[in-house]
Amino acid sequence: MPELPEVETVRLTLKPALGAIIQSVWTSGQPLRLNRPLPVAALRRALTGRTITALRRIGKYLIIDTDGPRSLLVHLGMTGRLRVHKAGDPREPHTHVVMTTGDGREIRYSDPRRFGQVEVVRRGAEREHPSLAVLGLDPLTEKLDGKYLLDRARRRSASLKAFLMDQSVVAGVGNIYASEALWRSKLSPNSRVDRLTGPRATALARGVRDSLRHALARGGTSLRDFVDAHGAEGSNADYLIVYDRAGEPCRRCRTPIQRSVIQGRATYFCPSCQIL
DNA sequence: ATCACGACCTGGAGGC
DNA sequence: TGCCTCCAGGTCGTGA
Repeated sequence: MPELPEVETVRLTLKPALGAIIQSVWTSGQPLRLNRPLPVAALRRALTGRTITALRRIGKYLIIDTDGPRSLLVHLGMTGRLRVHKAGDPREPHTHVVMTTGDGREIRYSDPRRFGQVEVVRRGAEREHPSLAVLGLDPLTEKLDGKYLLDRARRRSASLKAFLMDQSVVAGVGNIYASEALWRSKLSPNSRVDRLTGPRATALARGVRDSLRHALARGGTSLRDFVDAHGAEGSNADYLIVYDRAGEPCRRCRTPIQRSVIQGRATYFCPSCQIL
């Protein structure tokens, strides 16, 4: 579900939680990704009695800082939600972490498929965490340009689509925005990265930045599960150009959009104007 | 090292 | 109605 624009939307809408003091931490006891149990003791130790001081994002990871030495690291996987509720609100199914704050609210993490991740990291040393250590450039907070992409494309033979979704290249692009960015840059998802040229790489960098920025401006893409920290859906699904639009006319040339599968993932593109 | 694939898990949609 | 199959925004482990 959540790619960079959705995670950033959660970060922005979670801001009312800044300054809240965490009084207690509850967990469901169910494991998340890779069958890893939630680190209950570490969560309680790191969070109980602490004030939330900052909300950060790196790629698709959220970092919730406290006035203590440790931070909460959250990845939403496919179906994860991080929301602020009133303490009395009914819990939605598959709630796995609840942080009760001093003002009568709760910050809840729910995740039906349990592909997400909730961990404790030492503030300042986040990048040493294996999940974050491998991440490439974040296109919202760092300068993504053609030169960077061209450099990272050297001696590789993967498809452009796989290249864009590789989190060690660009952190935050997922299956929706890979298709969208490739359409914007008029490049074929099947094209090999070693065929990138300077101008094509520049177009691709711009396509990535633009597709992410537009989606963020609309509060993210809600296809089925995504909501922000207040429970509101984003409106970007209505503005997707190719994703999930097989058979509809290409906005540039009216050719029907095609669906194919690359590395097991649905891929949408215009077979006529994305030829390079 | 790089790449493609299947596995992980639940729920919703569509076919019969 | 029920049962079946397929599909879903991510990441990781495996084997070529």
